[in-house]
Amino acid sequence: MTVTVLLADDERLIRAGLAAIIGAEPDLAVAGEAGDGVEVVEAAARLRPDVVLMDVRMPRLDGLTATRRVLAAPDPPKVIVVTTFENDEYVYDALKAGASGFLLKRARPEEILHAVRMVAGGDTLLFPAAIRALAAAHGPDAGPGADWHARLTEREADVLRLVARGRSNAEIAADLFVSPQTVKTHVGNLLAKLGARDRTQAVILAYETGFVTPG
Amino acid sequence: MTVTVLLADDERLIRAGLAAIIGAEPDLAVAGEAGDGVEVVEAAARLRPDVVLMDVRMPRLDGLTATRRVLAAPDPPKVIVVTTFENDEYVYDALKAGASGFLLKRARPEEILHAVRMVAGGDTLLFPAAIRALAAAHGPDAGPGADWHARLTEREADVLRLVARGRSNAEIAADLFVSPQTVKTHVGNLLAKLGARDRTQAVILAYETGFVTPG
DNA sequence: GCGGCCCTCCCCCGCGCGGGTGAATCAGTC
DNA sequence: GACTGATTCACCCGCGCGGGGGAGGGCCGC
Repeated sequence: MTVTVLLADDERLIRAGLAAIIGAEPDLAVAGEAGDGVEVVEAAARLRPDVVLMDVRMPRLDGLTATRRVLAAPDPPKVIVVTTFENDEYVYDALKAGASGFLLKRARPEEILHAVRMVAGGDTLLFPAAIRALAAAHGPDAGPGADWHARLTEREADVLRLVARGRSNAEIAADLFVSPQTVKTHVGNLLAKLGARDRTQAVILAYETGFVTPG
Repeated sequence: MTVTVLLADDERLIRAGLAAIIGAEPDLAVAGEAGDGVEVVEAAARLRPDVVLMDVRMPRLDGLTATRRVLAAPDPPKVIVVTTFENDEYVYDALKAGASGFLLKRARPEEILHAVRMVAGGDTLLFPAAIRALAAAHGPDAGPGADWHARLTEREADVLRLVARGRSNAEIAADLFVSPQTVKTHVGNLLAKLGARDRTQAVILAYETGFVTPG
């Protein structure tokens, strides 16, 4: 069975790039394209694709609202939210809107294809593994597919909160009344779950997903 | 001349702590206290203090709006915005509102006293040195006192933007077509200007001040 | 012209961090 | 009772990062 994909992005170049990547695969096909949120809701109802690749930033109707509307229809497609990561809405909100997965615009083509196939197959996934882990740790109301294997534990979330306050491992150890070694273990584990290379990237993810907020 | 200070914070304990610190100084005096934004605007007009220590988070009227209203009066006091740093509004916005300086609630008493005296003396300052540096680098419209000695240079701002995207020094060097050594120099300089201990804290400052934004 | 600032790049050094592996304790589950 | 997962702590190692000091070229203003 061919998996049909609807592309929603206000930039034609992005759509063209995604279309080229997806069109080249024998088991995938581009069902259509949409340039704004209103179009994508209409196109999803008309074309009934298996998967929607949804940009967060779009004219007329943002990707989050569009996701909610698309998923409100009977027998809705899976929605993968595409984010530029440094310039987009909180991913956590998109998760609550019911998105099945995430992609970064700078993701490698194989990652994009993998994401589409996984989501079409019924799995809920994310790129990077980071995001649902954070969203799930953020609250138990993380919506469908909240049982993700890489979810942060309570302690890891504690540590991440302190990391996101600029604390060193030694300081965190003092704060939590545990050994520095324990903190190192937690940090190492949460970095692995988040797919982050170092604590700096973990902090960025924490802000980008709304795990911690500036305001 | 005694410098009179108006304290604005919705938590009595915070006000009491500040009052104790300030009241103990012979050259400073507490002019009054306010528990919300409306009160502080009224109290500033009535008591005509030299300096207002303004919490960002307050009922009825937030600290930013209150700052604007206080400064709109004739011959206004200096306003120092007090922030908890991990739970407050963008400092950059407060700068635009005309604040003369910043304090962290967890600042040491000497820092608080120093800030009050400096601001009362006409200087514009911040704690940590970080914040105006960032705000000034953010745009040339940084309001009064924008000529701060620790302002980030253009190149340092470039580097910080990439640091705040999770890039390593080597990656930043590749992005900017310079040697890794040069990046190290810039990173070291901007850390010093920001008063940050490491790149993680620099990223946090970048988010907290609105130098980079998640949304 | 000369001082000052910015950008560029070099050296050395120490340490905190991240990766790998292993393990003990305790909770809840099957 | 066995099993899984969370939390705690230990050792090792390598490397990236941050701190120090120094240096040259370019641009601008006094």
